[in-house]
Amino acid sequence: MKFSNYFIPTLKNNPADAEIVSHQLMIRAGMIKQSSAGIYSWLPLGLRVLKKIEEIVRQEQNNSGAIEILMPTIQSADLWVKSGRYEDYGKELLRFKDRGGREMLYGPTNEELITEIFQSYVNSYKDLPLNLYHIQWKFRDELRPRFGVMRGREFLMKDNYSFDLNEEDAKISYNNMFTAYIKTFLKLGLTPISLRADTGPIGGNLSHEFQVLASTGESTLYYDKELESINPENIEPEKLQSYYAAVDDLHDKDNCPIDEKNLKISKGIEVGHIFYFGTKYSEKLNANVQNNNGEKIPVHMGSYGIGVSRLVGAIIEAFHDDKGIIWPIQVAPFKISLINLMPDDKNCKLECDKLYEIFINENIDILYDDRVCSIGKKLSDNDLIGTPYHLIVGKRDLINNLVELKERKTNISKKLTPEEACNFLIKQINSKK
RNA sequence: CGGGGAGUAGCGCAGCCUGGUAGCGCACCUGGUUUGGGACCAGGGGGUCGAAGGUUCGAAUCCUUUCUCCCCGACCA
Repeated sequence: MKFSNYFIPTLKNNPADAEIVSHQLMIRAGMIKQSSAGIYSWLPLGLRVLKKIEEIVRQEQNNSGAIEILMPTIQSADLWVKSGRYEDYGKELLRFKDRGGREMLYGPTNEELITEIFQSYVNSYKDLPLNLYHIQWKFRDELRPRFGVMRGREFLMKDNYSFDLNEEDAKISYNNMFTAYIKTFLKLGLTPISLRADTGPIGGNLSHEFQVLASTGESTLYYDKELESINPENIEPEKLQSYYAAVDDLHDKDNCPIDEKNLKISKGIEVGHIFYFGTKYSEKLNANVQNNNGEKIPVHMGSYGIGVSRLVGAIIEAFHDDKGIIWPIQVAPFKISLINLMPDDKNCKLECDKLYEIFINENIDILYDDRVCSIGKKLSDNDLIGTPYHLIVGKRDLINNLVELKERKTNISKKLTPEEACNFLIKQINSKK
């Protein structure tokens, strides 16, 4: 993509409305624009990142055996009356009427809808287990939205729902999803810490929340330092769940079960939550299946959420410096910024055009900064945007057939020939695909 | 919802106390000079001062009402 043909409205000043660093950077990098409190438009750069995160979440869901569907944002109140949550959910639930006077709502979650879908089609234990997910916008009319997309009223969430014949099977589904969550967050470049959690208004009796480490995180975590280096491929979920981890108000330092030397304290951001809640909804909404004795029994359900739009903010909270965002390569909107310091110079332009073609042919996302503007603005804009690699082409070095390759994360740059730089980048980037 | 703060040009702000018809920096447009870290010079465009009502000869400024946004707290992906 050529910068001059694209739309990345960067800002020099911090907007007065934004308090936390991810919110400030998202606005300054031209990723989002606030529409009203807790509601945002996603501009091209933000949308690219959102889609990348969504895709990683989707892949891991698919790998886990979950099946994608898409349910509507607008729901009829009827089902919520049946489940009892039309009363219970309170003012967070955005309610309105359609032209026929029917009570409608903007879904904050989808247990009722999915249960209805399930009961419409599934009648036999032979069709279990079943695990359906969707990635859809939700709305919760928060008392106080804040922190940009980290705590929006409208937000993109991946939620899925597992259906099993009994509690034992449901726990297998639960643990399967537990592992999928750890894998997902690791794949996003984050460090997940899982904590046993309260079940909250969704209800149920087994629940974990997933926090990712970020120095600017909202909650303080106390946990076994082993959790920072786990590999979900070779560890059982039960074993992983047995490691100590607690948020500050639940941590009792006198009765902590692990040694102080193994205890780590860090800040975290909650990005996922999973629940097993048994037959709470299936009973109320008649989601029954017949077992092998022909008896009708309510299915055991679990629900699992990942805040996809929140993750955009969480990743920035985890990876930034005073110059801007530092994207993990997996979610970077572009892998490379190709920066032409002097677009009016014939040789610079020729070299950049050539390099651009090479990366386009390699199918590598590249942002070609061909704008005619000052050098400082280009370099600082690209730092702000946070592409992992900056390939800087200027008149001075080009005389010696050299370009500068800078790694955003370390700020280390080297002078290489264009060929060397290309080879290095293609190798690096393809190895992380 | 309780407590605090803010709405003046695209962004960041000053002006308000003490009323006299709006200004600064950045951004933007034109021309020129520059060119390895947010350039320089000259010229230029852009605001019914959140909205409504009131006081006054006169309101960004004083009074009333209202809307919006932000921060702290209680709650959440």
